[in-house]
Amino acid sequence: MFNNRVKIKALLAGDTIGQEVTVMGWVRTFRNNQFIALNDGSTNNNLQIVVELGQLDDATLKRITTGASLRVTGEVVASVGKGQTVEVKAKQLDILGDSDAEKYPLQPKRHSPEFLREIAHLRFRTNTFGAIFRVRHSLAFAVHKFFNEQGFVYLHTPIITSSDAEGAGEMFRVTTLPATNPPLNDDGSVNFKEDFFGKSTNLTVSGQLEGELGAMAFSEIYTFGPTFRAENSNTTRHLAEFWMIEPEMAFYDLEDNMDLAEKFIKYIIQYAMDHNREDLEFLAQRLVEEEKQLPQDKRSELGLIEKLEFVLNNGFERITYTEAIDILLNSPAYKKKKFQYEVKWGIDMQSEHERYLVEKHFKKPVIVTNYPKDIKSFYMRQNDDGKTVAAMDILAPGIGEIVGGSQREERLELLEQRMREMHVPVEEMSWYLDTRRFGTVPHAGFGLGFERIVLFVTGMTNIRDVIAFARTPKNCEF
RNA sequence: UCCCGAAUAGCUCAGUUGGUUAGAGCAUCUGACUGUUAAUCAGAGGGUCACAGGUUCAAGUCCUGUUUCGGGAGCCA
Repeated sequence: MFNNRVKIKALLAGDTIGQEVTVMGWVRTFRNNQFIALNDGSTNNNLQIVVELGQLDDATLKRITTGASLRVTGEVVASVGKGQTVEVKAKQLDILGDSDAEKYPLQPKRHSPEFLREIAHLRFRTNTFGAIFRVRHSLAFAVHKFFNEQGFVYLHTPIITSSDAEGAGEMFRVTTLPATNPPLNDDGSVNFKEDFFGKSTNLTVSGQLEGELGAMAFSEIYTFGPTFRAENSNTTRHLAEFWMIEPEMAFYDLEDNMDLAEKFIKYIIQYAMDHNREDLEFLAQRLVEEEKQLPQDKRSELGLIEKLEFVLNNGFERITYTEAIDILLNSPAYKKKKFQYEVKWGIDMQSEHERYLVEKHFKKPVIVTNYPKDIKSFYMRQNDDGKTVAAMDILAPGIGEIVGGSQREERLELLEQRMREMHVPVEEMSWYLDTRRFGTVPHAGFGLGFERIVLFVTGMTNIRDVIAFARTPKNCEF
């Protein structure tokens, strides 16, 4: 019988003095052969277990090591020492699992994120990662809560797909054909007719196209699932496997799309602020400590909590691509030739340009709209100017692009024409085009990289630290 | 994939112009102490200096290649 235990978070939050409780968790430190800091993952706050001198034999005391798991029953009492208000006087203490102190890699001290990445299977047991993953959970939960409250249908779009029409990046092939000597066609190419699905298949790079099909029936849907990109990206903000949220809404134009995205982002941040205050404060403190090593001008201007409050209390800046280029062209940075890449209408803005807009010029999230059609995907709605499409990107300080979306091209002829221009196979996409053939409507949607919003909310700087087990080029441990 | 940097004890790091037996703090182990807060005090153990070549009387240190990691860029969410 284990579920009669009380979670440490609940114990510390409630008025439990005088009660006899059973707690279970893992030892963080054992001081003085008397004081156990016990953590069960419900909160970063450890529960102090007090063992009377002489209460346990030496052999048992030696087994209470960092990382060992315990079941403790005892009375909750007001703490005599400073540093905690209550503690549990152990009456019965069982070691559920030993932890060899010579081999257990976590010590009661600060570890580098690089080292912890190598032991990702144990890093949940640290304060930093405990906080990160509780915040991540809350954000994920808030995603569903938000869309549910808005009347959206959660649509599970397929993980395995056969279309690579979106062109969102390199794909991982899915196959059951043998790696050596696969069946070949006469011309020497692989014969995918022999493959499991009878055709070449891949892991999804986006659920958008299928999402649009759902929106054409339910009005508003969203997807929230794993997404795969086989790009050889080695950065702090890319993963080969990441989680993406993709709402798709019928009867929405670009303006409605932006309003929803902004409202959505604020909602999930607010949810984390309301439900993970302690964890966010811990992460804020962690950020301050980390930035102490940086020169003054490289440090964040706002603390983590202040940054999140600022985002909640201020509207995102909304500018067109054309205005963005003008701002860049008139910027001191441009005049002093600080930009490495050329700035002119028609360019795909580089990181340095986006960072300037977001971090130097506006100092807040910025939504850039109406990009040149030549740098955007075929499905984006063409504007009347003949040059731009109804796209929107939301750029966040420190992260860059956090949302990419658009109003979709609902006019069949214009869509087909654009597909031909961009060499998207019209025939294969017939199922997609049916939405435009049968009751087409203005609609819009966006994709939000979940790990990127987790980065933003936790103040972490490497995306590998906000997903449990990161998949990146040359790395698929655990 | 490109540019820059790094790799020395379990962790974080020092190691001088190439020169005896490669050091420190923390962790671990042993002992002491016992209301501690990353407990403290004393002692001990712990190293293929990433890997493979090369230069040299002599390489942790210099050179070449490889691998991995970190930061930046590209691709993007």
